[in-house]
Amino acid sequence: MHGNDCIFYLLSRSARRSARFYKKQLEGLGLTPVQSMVLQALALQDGCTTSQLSKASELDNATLTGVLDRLSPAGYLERRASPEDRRTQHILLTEQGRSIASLLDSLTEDANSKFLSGLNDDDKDELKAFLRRF
Amino acid sequence: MHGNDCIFYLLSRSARRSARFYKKQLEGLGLTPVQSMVLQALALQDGCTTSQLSKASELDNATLTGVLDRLSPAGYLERRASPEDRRTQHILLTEQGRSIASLLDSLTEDANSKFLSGLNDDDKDELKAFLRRF
DNA sequence: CTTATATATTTTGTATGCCAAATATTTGCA
DNA sequence: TGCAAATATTTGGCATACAAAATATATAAG
Repeated sequence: MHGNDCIFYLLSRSARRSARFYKKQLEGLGLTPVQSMVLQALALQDGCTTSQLSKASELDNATLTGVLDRLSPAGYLERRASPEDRRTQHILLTEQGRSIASLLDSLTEDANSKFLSGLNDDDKDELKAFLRRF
Repeated sequence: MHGNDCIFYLLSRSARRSARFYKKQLEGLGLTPVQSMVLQALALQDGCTTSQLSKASELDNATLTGVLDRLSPAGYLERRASPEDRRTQHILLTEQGRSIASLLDSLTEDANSKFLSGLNDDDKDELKAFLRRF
């Protein structure tokens, strides 16, 4: 079985390539692809708990802790203890966080178009449909 | 733009999911998905240089160094200085390395079938064709 | 020949990614 | 009530991933 026929290799390679591409688009913002995704996911459910954000972004809880550890001192979000459940942290975007999330949204839209410019709309939909399944 | 429409998110998520799946299949062998891929790539060009292996596996040179650093003491391969060019290291599979690579080959074939069992052959080909492009 | 440049690899530093263990707190059940 | 089991989060350890710097060697230009 050659690498080019192996789905694990192909997915890992494409993910790395796409992350490199996206990273370039983010240049100057001081944000990584993952940080960008997390901020955008958070913007859709501002104030949610770490676990909820972990599910939404499908990032391991431990991984997310590290991401938040870096976004917080950067001034994009705050952790706030929950009044009802003292195990839980609520994550809230700051003003700056909301602002950058909105910027990231259009930047990401753009980056998507560029990255997939070789595909027509049907193919784009088909590829995405595949990826949602796995 | 929702995460489920973002190609960067979708690719990264699918790659993580597939790596988790493949990792489970490798359980007991003491090898990671990347290590398995590198060993299989190496089996196709035993004795090649680090750079060549880096290109073949599309892994960063620095990343590959670390992978080889772990595979070597495990007894799967050897680094040998090149007689012509003293900058270069040739990577050679040991007997054990060839043996495990062959085992990995069939295991990976199996794992591919399982992971993609929800797709018919045409869809499999189409998905792989997409991924080869990006 | 010698020096500037190019090439091959490793090292360093930062950021995921994930598992397992540790902590803290809540919930369910006897 | 009291305590075992469940839940939320963090921490520690190891393995990618990659950019930039460091190191070593080879090659080319003068």
